[in-house]
Amino acid sequence: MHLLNQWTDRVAGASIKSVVPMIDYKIPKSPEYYAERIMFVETREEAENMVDLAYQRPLSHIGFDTEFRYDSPGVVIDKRSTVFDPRSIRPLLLSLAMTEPFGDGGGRLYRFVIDLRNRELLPHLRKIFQLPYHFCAHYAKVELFCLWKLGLAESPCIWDSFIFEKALHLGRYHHKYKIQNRKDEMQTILAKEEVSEKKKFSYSLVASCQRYGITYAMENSKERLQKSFLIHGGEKFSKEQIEYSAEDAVAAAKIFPLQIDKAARAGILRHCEKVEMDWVTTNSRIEWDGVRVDVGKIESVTKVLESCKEKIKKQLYDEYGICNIQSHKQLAEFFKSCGLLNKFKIKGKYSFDKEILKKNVSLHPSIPLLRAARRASDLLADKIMDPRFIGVDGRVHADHRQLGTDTGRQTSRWPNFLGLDRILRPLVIPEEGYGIGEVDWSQVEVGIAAAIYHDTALIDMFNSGDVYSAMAQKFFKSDLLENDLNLPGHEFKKKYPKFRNQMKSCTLGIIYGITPIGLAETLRTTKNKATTLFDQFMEMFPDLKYVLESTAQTSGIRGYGCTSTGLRRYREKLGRVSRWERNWLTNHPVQGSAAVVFKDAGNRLMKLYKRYDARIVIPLHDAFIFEAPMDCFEKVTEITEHVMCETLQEHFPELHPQVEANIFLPTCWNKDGDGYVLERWIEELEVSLKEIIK
DNA sequence: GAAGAGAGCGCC
DNA sequence: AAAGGGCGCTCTCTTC
Repeated sequence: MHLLNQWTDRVAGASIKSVVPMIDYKIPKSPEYYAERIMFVETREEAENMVDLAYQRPLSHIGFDTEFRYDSPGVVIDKRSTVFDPRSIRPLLLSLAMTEPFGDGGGRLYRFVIDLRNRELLPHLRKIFQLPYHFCAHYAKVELFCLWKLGLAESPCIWDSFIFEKALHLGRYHHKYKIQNRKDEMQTILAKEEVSEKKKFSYSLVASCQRYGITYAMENSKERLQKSFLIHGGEKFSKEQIEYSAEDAVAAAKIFPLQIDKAARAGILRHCEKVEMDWVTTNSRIEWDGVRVDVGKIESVTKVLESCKEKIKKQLYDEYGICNIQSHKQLAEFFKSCGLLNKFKIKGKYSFDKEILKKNVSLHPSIPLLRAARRASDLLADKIMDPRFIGVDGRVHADHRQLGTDTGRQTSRWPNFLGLDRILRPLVIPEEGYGIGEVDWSQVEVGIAAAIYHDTALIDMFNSGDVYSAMAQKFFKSDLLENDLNLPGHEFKKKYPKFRNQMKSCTLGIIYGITPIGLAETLRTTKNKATTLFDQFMEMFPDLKYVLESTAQTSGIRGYGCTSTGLRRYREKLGRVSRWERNWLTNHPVQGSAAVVFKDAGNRLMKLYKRYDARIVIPLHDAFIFEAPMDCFEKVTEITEHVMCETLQEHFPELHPQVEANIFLPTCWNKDGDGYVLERWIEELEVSLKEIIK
């Protein structure tokens, strides 16, 4: 019936229009004419001409940039940063630099600046972004926001010169290099100079252009002009504003071929093309979609936590004279006056951290209060509790930073969803009619370490299911009952958690480069026992120890560690490899490759999710938290599981990956279907406070 | 007064 | 001599 209606509509529509559209024979556009000037596009006719030229000329790529303002005032983080709600973006101008290369190496640029306030031009822009060329921008995220705000689809082929510069310089200027001990004053001075040199290193468009020898004409007026758009009213754009807008697109267009060359030379071209540049869109989309938070719960929780915190602080002050629990100095003075200070001594320093407070909890009645107050203020200080971060669409749009780490992982901030306290996770909720689910890879870094370092024993154990159980079954053979030697992983995990945990610590120890002393600390055992355990453990993986050592050495000589796709993390300089460098030279290939496969999977999911109106909410290093309509929730879960497994297998065919889905409670983000951790924690706190405080 | 270091919490 | 990789964020305290 529905179909029939559509059909009759169409027939009716057709009869109104003229029978056959006239073919409009195009007159070739003069390339010289367009190459000479910046075309400011305000009318449909001008936009049509632009599209015609783009169709007629043999282009290679298109640089683009947008100018915009925000309609919401933004949240001031500190003196240097203010964060704006991406959904309140108001696109003003789009600039394009279409590049036509010549055979001899030169080329011609056609520059257009389009007034985005005229919505009649959008159908023409849609055609532009369907052109099969690379679209190059510097920090494409905001450009994508502008397109999405206008309801335009992005090009499937984005090149982000900012992200490329980040990828190219991973590991350079790492902060740990500047705190190395300098032997004399001269070295200290030199070090300081070095650091201030590095401060100047920037990924900005101007700085990047300089590195490639591209002249950027409007360097000195850039800041002023950028600002002029942020406070733009409705007035006509000035000639200078239009020129500036075009200049950024031109710079992006010019830097692209030079970056491609550089990428090839640095061995990361394929990595960039296959994974990193697609992730620009995926990552921006995650930020654009944002997450919904439970405002009511946040309000009530804040109230309760604040009142608890106040009560504790009052008690600590009234009874013990401690006025600031955050002050290391004051705590040291206080415990000194009680004669307990020596109980807090560790490695020659005094510490009042969580662990040592826990150890000393029974020594003094103030200690449980300190612990509770700390946790309460930490929870209260999380930016997820701040309603100012909620955008005009009612959702929170954190800053998801691509290549935020030197291994290639993501970071997030304002709020930091990737580091969100477990008990605060249920504050993340779905829209009406939607559900939240999570799928994570099981022990993915272990599998990747096994594959990268070609240790067949470790690969086999990974493939057997629960890798740590498999290890424990071999390692503790003589301590186990005959029947339990072949127990399935998940059953073994329940029956022998202690054995399994020891194996887990050892395994992560390999990946992170632990020492026997470190292992002894985590397992709370003696150095000798830890050493024996670790040595015997390594005997299970005869190839691994050697490969790790030789990897550290060769990478040290070469100057960088490398993921499976060739993405490099550089040392500051050649020479003796420090312990820390050795650790990350062997860890980066594992962590970095995991990040690569994760992005690859995310890129695929993003495309597949579209037809289900689903979205990735949080990319959590080895897990995707997604939001999907309830009527296709299972289907989306299935797709997520499938894609994650397949992608990992494509990168590492020798692995048989497993994923775990948490879809037990789709009404909020949670762990193991437990949505009330926060409430329970608060309840327990209140009960214990009643006992302590009169 | 701003900026950075350090301690300490949280996450994978 | 230190002693596990990668982070964000808040608070205190010191330094320039």
